[in-house]
Amino acid sequence: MYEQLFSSIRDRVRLADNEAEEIKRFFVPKKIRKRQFLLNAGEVCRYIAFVEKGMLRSFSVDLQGHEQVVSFACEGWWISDLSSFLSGDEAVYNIEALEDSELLLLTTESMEEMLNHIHGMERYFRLLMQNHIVSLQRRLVASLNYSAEDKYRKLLEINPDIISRAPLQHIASYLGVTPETLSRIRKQVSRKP
Amino acid sequence: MYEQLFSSIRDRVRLADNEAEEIKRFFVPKKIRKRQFLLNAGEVCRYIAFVEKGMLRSFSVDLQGHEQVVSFACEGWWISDLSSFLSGDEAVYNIEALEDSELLLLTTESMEEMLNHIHGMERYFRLLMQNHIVSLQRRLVASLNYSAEDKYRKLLEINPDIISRAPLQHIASYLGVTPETLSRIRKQVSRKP
DNA sequence: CGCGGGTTTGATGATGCTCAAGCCCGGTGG
DNA sequence: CCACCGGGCTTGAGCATCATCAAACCCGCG
Repeated sequence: MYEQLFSSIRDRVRLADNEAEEIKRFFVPKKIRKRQFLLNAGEVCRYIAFVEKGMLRSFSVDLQGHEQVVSFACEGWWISDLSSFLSGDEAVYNIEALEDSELLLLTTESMEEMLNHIHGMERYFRLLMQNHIVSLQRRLVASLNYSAEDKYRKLLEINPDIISRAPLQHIASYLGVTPETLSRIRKQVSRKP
Repeated sequence: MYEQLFSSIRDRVRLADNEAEEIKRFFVPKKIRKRQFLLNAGEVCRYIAFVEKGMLRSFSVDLQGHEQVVSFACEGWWISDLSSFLSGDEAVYNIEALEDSELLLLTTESMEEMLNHIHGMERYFRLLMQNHIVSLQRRLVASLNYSAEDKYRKLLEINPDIISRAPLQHIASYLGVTPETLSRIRKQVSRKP
């Protein structure tokens, strides 16, 4: 149940032998079924969730009722409304399971306690934040300068998991195109990879 | 020389009376003239810069030689290649002064020392990071879902400084449109605000 | 005064959206 | 087990937005 988590941590920092065991107690395991919501916009996001198994998406809904997919999370990824989690404000994003999933939840309080107890985790989360900023910036540059097809190819290259597992309409929203356009791009790409 | 900095800090955390003085010593003031570069892609970014006066931009250059403006920074803003600063890797962004500017530079070492000495600054930088992520995410959603004109109007509303002070071509790049398109949008908007 | 970079304007074309219809497939109820 | 939904994906036609290319314009500066 904790394999993915420890492999994510050990990719970034060294853990003492006993620390792995200690870390477990700060997390609350949770199973969630396809289509269930982990977070509704308007609530306060009380935890960040690590995905051990399955897949989720976060998305906002604009004034016209259109969904905008902001991120996906498969095994080994974190997902949350970070702003709401850190500040205690109301969440602007919804989080929904796209598959039956197994999560490890970390509340603000657990996190703080863990950071005090296990020094290496400070570094782990700082690296996560940093990577998050870098990838947001890359996505931003891509979204501003690349064609729809290029963005699709890039996603296919960097994150084939998402493309093979998420429904087309959600991928389209994530890329900022309509489902029709993505359908045509996909045909195009399958002909000439 | 430190007015903007202290007002930025005091907006977010309380400082003890003597702390303001202490903080100063961690920064290195630097003046930089219009068109000078604070950072070249390929170097390591050794500091984050706080803008007391003036204006800068950060931008990347793609394989075809096209510039992509990633951010602007006016008075009261920080600018850096965060990834390079935090990890020590080579910078992918250039930073250039668009006006004669007065900066306060903070190196990695100074920053670490300051965080140890002055507890409130931990919080200050965490809030900065958090705001940075939130604003990147907002910009991303906007860039994926809004028309060029809507993005321009939004920028005009949120950050009129940039629009009045930066050259059109750089604003265009920042918004992900061509200078021609932005010129037409600007005419359009000036007619019907 | 003339040069040159940046901006504006115009004409044309590509990319991607909208609307509409058809298709495919998994789930449900008879 | 089959018929029938119904949601999601595909396909098509027409249209809006924005890019490209080219030329003119403007203005600060040598």
